[in-house]
Amino acid sequence: GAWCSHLKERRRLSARIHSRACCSLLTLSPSGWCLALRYCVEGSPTFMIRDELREVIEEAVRDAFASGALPAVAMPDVAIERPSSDAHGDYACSVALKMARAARMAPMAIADVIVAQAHVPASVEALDVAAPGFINFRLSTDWLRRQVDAILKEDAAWGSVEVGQGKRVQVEFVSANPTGPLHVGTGRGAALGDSLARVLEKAGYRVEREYYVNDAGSRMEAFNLSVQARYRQHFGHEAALPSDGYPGDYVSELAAAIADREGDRFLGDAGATPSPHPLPEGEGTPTPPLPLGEAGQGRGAAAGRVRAITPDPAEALGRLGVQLLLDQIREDLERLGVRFDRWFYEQSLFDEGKIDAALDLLRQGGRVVEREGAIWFTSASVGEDRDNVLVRSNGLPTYFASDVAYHRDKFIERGFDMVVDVWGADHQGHVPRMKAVVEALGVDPARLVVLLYQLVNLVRGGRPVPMGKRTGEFVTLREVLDEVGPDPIRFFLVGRSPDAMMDFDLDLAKAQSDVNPVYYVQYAHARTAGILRRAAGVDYLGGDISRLQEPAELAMIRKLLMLPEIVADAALALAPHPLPHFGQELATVFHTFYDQCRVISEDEELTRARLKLVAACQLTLRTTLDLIGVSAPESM
RNA sequence: GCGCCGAUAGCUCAGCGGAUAGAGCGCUACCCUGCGGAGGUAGAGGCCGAGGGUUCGAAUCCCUCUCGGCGUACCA
Repeated sequence: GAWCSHLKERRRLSARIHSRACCSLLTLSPSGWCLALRYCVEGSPTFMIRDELREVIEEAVRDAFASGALPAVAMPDVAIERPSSDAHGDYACSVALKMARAARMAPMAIADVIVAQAHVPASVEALDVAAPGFINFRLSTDWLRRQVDAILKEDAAWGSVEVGQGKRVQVEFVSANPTGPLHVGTGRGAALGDSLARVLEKAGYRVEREYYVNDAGSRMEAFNLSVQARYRQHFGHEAALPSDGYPGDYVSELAAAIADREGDRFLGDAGATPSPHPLPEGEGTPTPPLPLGEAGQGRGAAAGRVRAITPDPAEALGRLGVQLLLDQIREDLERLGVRFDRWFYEQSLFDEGKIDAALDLLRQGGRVVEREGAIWFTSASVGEDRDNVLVRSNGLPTYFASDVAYHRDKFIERGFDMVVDVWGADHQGHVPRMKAVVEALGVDPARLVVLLYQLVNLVRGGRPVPMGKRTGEFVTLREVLDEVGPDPIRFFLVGRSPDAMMDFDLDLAKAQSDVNPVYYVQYAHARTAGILRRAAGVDYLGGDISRLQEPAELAMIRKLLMLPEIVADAALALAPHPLPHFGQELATVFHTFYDQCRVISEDEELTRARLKLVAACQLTLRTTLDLIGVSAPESM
């Protein structure tokens, strides 16, 4: 259960984000892999007022300790928060309440001392103490106004923070078996993984997105035989689908497509169990183009060579089917705005001897045992429920063995500082043994973070839609893309906490599409674009920001300034789901401003000032939508 | 059985130790002589699943329970 508590721990920590110290992944709780983070903005080009305020308070407390104004107790966690009501100012701090007990002083008195000691920066207009002991900050309007210029100056870098310190992180997600089309559940993993990757990039990590293609193993066998059966049926032969095969219509379609392209040369002589039948050189070896033109990766020439030695029509047909499916999958993901840097083929682990390399490494560590004809990883010795099979008694490595080799490759060969695996919650049982085995490989298990998302129930008109590749009955992601469109899907999927199971009601999603929050946010962006279009030719960059004084204008600046905080929090918590909420808040603030403040007017100076503000808002909206993976239209 | 996740407005969900619990949809009443009304303003609507505990302070942390979802393979 440790991985989960560490997610909670992350969330807790992210709630109190602080400056200084480098981002570091610490470990360890007694039970396993609790993970602690700190991060650094010192010397960063990106400045966060929240961090400065924290420094101010910490310094004041330290000074009070030194001068004896406060009894020298342990420095509590100094969290700078956004108060729920803006009557309490822009930021609030509750240190005084937290240290009251240890200091044996009344919280109000402590707060008074801190405020008296504090070196108040120019950005802060007022520092008050409020019952029962809060310290409230109110930002200076002058400073706020200047932030409009600062935002515009940052331009594309606006919102960036230095959490990642250039560390290399791999986000592996989707990784759906290439035995059928994507469905909405995998769409959730896609949206989550990609938005997380975008957030991490914005937060200063070097990110690689990877799709792990499970093109080996027993599921693949069943798929190969299924394609073969449909292929034979296509040519009028008798053929039965294997009992654990894939009955979906799409398999027949794949078989037909292959038949159209390749003819009947994979029929072979025999029926259910085709005899080895060498295929003509250069033709029988299916070597379809690798995804995204990535050469030398995954199953390439090496895989082809192996296949030529033991030609097997079912396998050859399966390979072709997999390629066709991967093309579809790639297209669907592309429509969702998801693109991978690399498609990693499980088969390549076998072809390149990486399974053996991983097993050897485990053996060297004395973590492997042979029993009952099988090879086991001795995970029970480190608190796991039981040992786990790596190689079955029939000699075939398990999925677990592949994953061990895969993670050895990620950490040891490719050297990622951190790896995030995004898995569906049905893989939860796989997490502890992966953590254990990564450690057995000599890698700090804190560098592996597994993010689980709860499954999606597809609902139509309030009734559940049965799903499952093996039953052959499901609604594909593509159908939903056609029906609802990518933007609402992503906005919806990204916006929910991964921990919460969700119902995706197709009828509702479609019916609500014209009042969907995503359009509310996009409309705000289109409005900014409309205004700036209309003001084309006005050089507003020289506008005088001191003309901004309406409450709606200042409220908007305050909201814009939250972007880096949201990015930092999301990166630390590895949770992008606050972004759509923030987008809505931004849109609301803008729409209110729009209603109350006419931008383009006879007052040229005021017009220029407000155009600046609109441009800063547009930049913030666009950045937020982009992090979610949703388009920012110029018009709607 | 054991483990993990969830339970907050009529619905879909945020909030996860702080001050009066929020948003969207739906509902009610207002605002179109100006930059796009896919908009704005105001309102009704909550024992934050139940019960204990910790704390100055709990929707938030701990324990017990209830109800859902998932997992518990020589499947992947």
